[in-house]
Amino acid sequence: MYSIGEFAKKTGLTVRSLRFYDQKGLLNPSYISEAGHRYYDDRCIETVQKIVTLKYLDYTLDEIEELLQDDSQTILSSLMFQKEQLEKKRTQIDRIIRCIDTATAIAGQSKVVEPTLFLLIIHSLLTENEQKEYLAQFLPLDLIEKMYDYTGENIIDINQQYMELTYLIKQAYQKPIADQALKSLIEQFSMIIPKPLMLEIAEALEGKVDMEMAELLFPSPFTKEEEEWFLEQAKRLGLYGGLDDE
Amino acid sequence: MYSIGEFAKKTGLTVRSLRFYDQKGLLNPSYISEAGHRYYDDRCIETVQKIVTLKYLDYTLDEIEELLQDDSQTILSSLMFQKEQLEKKRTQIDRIIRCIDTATAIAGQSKVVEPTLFLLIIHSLLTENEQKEYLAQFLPLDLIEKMYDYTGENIIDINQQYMELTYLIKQAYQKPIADQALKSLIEQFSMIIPKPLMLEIAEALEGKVDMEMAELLFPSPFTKEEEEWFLEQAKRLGLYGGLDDE
DNA sequence: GTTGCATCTAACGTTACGTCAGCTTTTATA
DNA sequence: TATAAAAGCTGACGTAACGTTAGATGCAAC
Repeated sequence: MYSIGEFAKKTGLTVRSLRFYDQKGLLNPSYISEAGHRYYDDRCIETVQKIVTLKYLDYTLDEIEELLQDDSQTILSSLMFQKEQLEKKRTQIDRIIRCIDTATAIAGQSKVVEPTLFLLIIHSLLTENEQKEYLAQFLPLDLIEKMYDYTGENIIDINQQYMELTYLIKQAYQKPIADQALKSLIEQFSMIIPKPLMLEIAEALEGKVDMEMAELLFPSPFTKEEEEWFLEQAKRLGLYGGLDDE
Repeated sequence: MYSIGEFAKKTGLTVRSLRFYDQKGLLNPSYISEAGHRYYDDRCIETVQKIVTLKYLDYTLDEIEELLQDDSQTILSSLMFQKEQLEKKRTQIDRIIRCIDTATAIAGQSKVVEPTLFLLIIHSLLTENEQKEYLAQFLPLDLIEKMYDYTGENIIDINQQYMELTYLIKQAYQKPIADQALKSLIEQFSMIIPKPLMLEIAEALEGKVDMEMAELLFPSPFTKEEEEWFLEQAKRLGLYGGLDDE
């Protein structure tokens, strides 16, 4: 018979955990003294080992409680399910890591890294799937593939240019610059995505889009005022570039 | 200006979350009416996007709160750190998944799958690293490698035999069987790890080991009584097999 | 007998909200 | 314009698995 402290040492659990498991009915001590002290024997160790193992496999205590009573068949099928859950988690983590890699690559190539802009880019990297799904309502699938193949291959360059030009244009909004320089910026901005591809997209998009959703999935780096100003300047300088999406 | 409900729809967050962020000081509405109603404007959307993005990258709200005020340099280095954390998580998940695969392979080959035994095996699969570290205190490294190379290559067979024999021996403890059969079981049990390797280990282990720790890392599938009985029977039948570890 | 350590229960804190309950304000309709 | 419905508000509890006090008691040693 071990007191709770001894048993904790023996099993590697904390006293608090043991009390918690007792309260939950997951592992009851084999004897409780009149004063309410808990005493455990060797048979409890087996249960502890099961609990620890299942915890390691990422089961919750509730799930463990059920599994402790079940037969091997249940455990086996439960393991398969658990594996699926873990694989989903891993896939998710992989996506985030890849995104971080791309983002740091973009940042590494850029002269200016403005946090807000940078996060916006990360956001668009992360929501690629949702973007595609949304666009699938309006655009033919092969065009979507074409778009994302292009942006995917040139993702670092595109985003580096996008970040830098956006930054400079925002600066120009604050402190006006020479027309010639502004014109160049706007031209470069509208050329990030090559014209032919851009035209094809614009043509396909002639129907209406759900602006609510679009604003969520493709947030603009500009404020309303900046955007208005931008269009105005583009018109004034004899330019017109589509700039609503991507 | 949007009411909290409108803003929630626009951003995809819940009303509750917005109130929570307000309370936390993460995102305050741009205007609060006398009645206490919250109103948001377009500039808030930018902050929401940052929050959502960082949440997606697995930051806590506290961390996000700090990052919202920091510059790009902080965000970049924080991203590297975040990546490391995620990689650790992924490594952990990978280990568990591999373990589940091995475990199901073992179970698939076995006639009997007793849950307790099965979990014990999973436990030993999961704690391989700790086991090695512990053994390194007593055994030369090359011997440890030799051991785990052997058990690693034959892991499915070994564990399947281990599980089956342990099960049968436990049965024999409950309902005595013929001496001949028992002798065979014990012999097979002691031969799961080949004799020469076993002898080498036993020789190297002649010094003392920390039993407390050993019991935690290499829990026996047998109760004390069963173990005593087992040794007794082995002696009686003219056998002696080391069986303390693995 | 008392000191000191172990143990007990009860309770709050943690994360990021979901979900009431009960009340007030705003909005839409008759 | 009166009223009802919808939306908003605060405050509180619940979640998972304990960590961490606080204050009271038990037990063993000197």
